[in-house]
Amino acid sequence: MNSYFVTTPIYYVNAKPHLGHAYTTVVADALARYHKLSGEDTLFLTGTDEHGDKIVQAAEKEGKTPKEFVDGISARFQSLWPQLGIANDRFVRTTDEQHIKAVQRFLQKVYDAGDIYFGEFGGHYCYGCERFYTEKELENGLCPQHLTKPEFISEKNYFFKMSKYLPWLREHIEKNPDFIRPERYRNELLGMIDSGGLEDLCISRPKSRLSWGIELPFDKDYVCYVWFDALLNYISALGWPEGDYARYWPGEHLVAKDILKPHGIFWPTMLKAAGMPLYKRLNVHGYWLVRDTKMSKSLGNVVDPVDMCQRFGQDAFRYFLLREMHFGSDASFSEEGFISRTNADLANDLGNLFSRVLSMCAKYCDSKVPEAGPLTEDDKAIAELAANALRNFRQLFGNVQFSQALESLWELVRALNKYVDAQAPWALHKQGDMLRLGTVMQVLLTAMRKVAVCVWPVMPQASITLLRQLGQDVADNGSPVPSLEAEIDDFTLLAPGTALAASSNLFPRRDMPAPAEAAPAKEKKAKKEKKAPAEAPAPAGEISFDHFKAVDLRVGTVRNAEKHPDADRILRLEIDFGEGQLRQILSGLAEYYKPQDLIGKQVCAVLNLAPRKIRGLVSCGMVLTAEKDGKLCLLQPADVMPDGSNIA
RNA sequence: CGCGGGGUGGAGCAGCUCGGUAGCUCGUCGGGCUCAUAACCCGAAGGUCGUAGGUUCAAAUCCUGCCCCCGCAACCA
Repeated sequence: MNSYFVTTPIYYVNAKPHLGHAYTTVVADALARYHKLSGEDTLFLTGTDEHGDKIVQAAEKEGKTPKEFVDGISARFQSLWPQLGIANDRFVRTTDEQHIKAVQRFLQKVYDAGDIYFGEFGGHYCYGCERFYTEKELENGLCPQHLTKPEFISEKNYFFKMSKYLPWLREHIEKNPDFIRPERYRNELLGMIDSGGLEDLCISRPKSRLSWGIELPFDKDYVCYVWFDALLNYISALGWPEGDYARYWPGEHLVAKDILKPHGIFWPTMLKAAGMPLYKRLNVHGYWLVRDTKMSKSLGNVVDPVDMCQRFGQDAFRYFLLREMHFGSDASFSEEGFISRTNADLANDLGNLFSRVLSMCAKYCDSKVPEAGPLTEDDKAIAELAANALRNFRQLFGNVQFSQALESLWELVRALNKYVDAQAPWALHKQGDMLRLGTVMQVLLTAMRKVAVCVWPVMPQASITLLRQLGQDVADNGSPVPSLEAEIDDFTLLAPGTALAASSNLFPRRDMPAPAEAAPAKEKKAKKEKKAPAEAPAPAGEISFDHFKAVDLRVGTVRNAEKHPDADRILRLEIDFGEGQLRQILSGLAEYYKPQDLIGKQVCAVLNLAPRKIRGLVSCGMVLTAEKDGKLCLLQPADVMPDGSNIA
């Protein structure tokens, strides 16, 4: 029996799942179910990533130990997935004893092979930037951002000799077109490798700076940093090097495009260094956009998948995700789009098909599968069309082209609706042609069973309900009894006499939400939208009047304005504060104001901020702005004031 | 010249690898049916396939230039 192993990334446990998490996990679930339906020995893994600084801080806030904290959140994560119909076979946590042992074992293996070395890390630390600079990056020995002298800190760390394997990786990607898909991400990876920007990977942090992590097996003073911990979940969960490892590895991964690099470059080179077989395939998908904006926690435009499932049903939600997004590309999510799509496909096409056919069977055939006569050309055409649709469905679905796969399947659904009209069973009934009527119903019921089976990976609950309405058996494990393979070429009619449901109303139509009048203007590039728009943020901690006085706020007039030559979002302003010379201030206004519109305008600014270099130009001060939905708005005095006027 | 993706009827997309009368879903308009979830079925209108050139008997499809959009990276004192 073939085995099939599919994973999602492990999710960082600092929030509940959003649409992006839900999509990846639903796709993985659908793939797993598809392979189960194809009779393969399938394992579907997801889990949580529980190490790192942020966890420690979040735990402290709640007065918990890190372990207590992650236990709580991981449990919450695990309890959420079933609400989306997700049936993962295994759940891995990076704090599992088995995982920790596997990571240490893997590290030791690569270390023994000579691909991990101890080296100097950084050196020049700028507290303002909270990062290290190399000699090359410094300008005249100063931090290029703050123009201050960084402190020399000698921090040594462990590095993985990743660069050693890049030429090999390039060749591997090139020779195996299927290794990374869709193709655009393969190109992206090749570009990354060719750009030469990839160096060896720093894989440790001293315990003095980060304690919540996995201790390096060859140095007690260090813990493992990020990727050698997180990526290893894919094999630690299999019990590597024992357990189910041999049974399921290599598997395939599913990720969103933001973690393409770690999965496309770090992970294969790590496996190579450990002398292990690479994963079979990396499937990379795009982002869900909400009103043309990237969705993220910090934007506050998060779609809550659990809420969607509760309101519209997990099946419709899953169908929409898989049908609407072309795997690999970005797609946009809106409630209007959701309702429009699910009304058309699920209510009108599929739901109504079951409704009308079962209703006719109730009226004409006493809700039992009727006897059929010989098949006509029309009937055979349906059988053939069904075989083709299912073949295409199988091919496309396995190829991760879910949208197209469902489209193929729906060709059959639509053809069945047409067939009903063409055959007009109600007319046959009037004429009393019961044999032909029975044949027509049989053709319909048989084809409908095929659809119900195919739909199982996408809509598991609906699939089972539909099959039961057709009087079909369902296995104890919840999967349809007929396998996908069996359904394709076989057009054996249902057993006459089988009891059918009298009616079906699985996918009711939904009303469109009232046109969102208050639809906020496009929130393009709204990078810093406040999280709770309704309530203004609480005032920050009090400061004394003296503190306030220390800030030199003035009114000035913009004399010159132009785009920063090397930075897309920055304008370079020359402002007159009555100082006898113009002051250069850089500001991130380029997306909101045209340079020529600013010339002559008065603005408010802080003058005594430490100068700072931004992409080569020095900014001496900061222009004051107000922010709404990530958009900046300049503050101006109500009346024209003399340049240099004090603000208090 | 940082990397990548894209510009096809009102909307969203497919087609481009391997040139040969432009296709799908939604929407609009007209008609049909009455089994059904105001659904289903039929028909129609609507596109210089971003733009300018080139190759060709023939270009949405191949080549070149240009314009525009979107991600990533950088950047918002």
